[in-house]
Amino acid sequence: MKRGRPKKFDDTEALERAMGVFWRKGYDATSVDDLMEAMEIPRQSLYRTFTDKRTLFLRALDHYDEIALGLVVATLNAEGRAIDNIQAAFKLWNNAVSSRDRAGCLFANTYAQFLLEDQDVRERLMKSQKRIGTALEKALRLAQQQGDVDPALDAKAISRTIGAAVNGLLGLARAGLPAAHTNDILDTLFALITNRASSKFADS
Amino acid sequence: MKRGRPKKFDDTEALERAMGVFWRKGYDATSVDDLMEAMEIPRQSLYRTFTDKRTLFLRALDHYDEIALGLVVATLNAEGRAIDNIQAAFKLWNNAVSSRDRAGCLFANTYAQFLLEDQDVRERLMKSQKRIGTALEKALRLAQQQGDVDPALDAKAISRTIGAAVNGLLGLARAGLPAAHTNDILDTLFALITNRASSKFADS
DNA sequence: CGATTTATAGACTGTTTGATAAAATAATAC
DNA sequence: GTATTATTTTATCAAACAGTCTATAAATCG
Repeated sequence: MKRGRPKKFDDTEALERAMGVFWRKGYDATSVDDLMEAMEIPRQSLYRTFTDKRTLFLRALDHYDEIALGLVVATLNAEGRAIDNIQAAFKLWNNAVSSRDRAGCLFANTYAQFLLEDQDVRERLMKSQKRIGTALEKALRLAQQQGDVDPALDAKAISRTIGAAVNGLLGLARAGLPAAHTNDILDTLFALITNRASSKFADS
Repeated sequence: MKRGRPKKFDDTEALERAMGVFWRKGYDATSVDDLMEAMEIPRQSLYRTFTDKRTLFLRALDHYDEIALGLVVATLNAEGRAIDNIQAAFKLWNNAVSSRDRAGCLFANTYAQFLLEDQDVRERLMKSQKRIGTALEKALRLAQQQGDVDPALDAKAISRTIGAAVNGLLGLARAGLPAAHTNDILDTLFALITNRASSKFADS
């Protein structure tokens, strides 16, 4: 028994579009007008549904964590040999840095903004970084047990290093680092943990 | 035979202060009022001397390249064993990520901003990244000749990877990554090229 | 139908923004 | 001292900003 005039937009769809704008432009450079245009909803609907710009941004971060990071984590936790899953995750990263729009990663982009003084934002960034790091470390340990990775390697340190490197890579790609460089970097990182032939991450 | 009233501030000093504000807050979040206050010069003097906010930012980038990156490059090119110079550069990076204010790196911070659409900004970012990468690669090759680094390593790929990782590390540190993590990462990166004992980058 | 509830549309508010103009001030040259 | 030149000070501008208010439209319920 619903009442009143039904809204003619989908909340999730609108949130996803808002996320895209923040992703491409960053928080400060995104105006509420930009958001309205991209979300294709009127001003009042935006404020009624998402409270204000900052809250909408926080929800965009959460959604990104769910979708984008969720995909990486799921890939790392997939069935099968752990080393294959890790390689699949590298492939995801390669897609992210070589995609046409080069938007990088919403989280990586947010690290450099003044918004960082915002505790709620900060927490989300650290949480997601930890989430990736933990998943990678777990896969790495499994790969060691499965005999695909040298058990002498420090899984925690290596996963942290890869996390940082991918983070930096996303920023550099955004600024226009050539594909040859990004490939070099991903290959080198992957070689850090295994000796499989390189150039495994070229676009499929 | 100078004429007219002399200005009572030093251009370089003022530029350095402006650089500091951009560094900490980012371009968008920095207002002209912020700049005036930090530079301790009146509005008109700012516009007369530095044209406008964007031009001032470009000059700040150039100055940062000269000072901060110049120090890293000079460290890498110093006399003595190349491996020691590389280690010294790592120490510089460790200082950058563990300093109290955690401002990171002006360039690294700029990668994520919308300002990136600005071709002049983009060029400077790429130029400086290349500058560091080239210096590191050169030092690495020298260290190989001097027998301190495995000659089988791909100097170019490794230096690119370290460049990306340091870039990401600077962003993460800015968001509050604990010192234990940053140390882990720098140690792992350094171990990538040598087997010297780790924990070489703790604050002195 | 009429009352009620919710959504939309657009005008509007009070700040803050980057930037400019004009007046006032201070220092040198002659 | 006066003219000249440059700097500071103060006032001001139009545009953009996030966010609010009011009126209207569309749906459900009794």
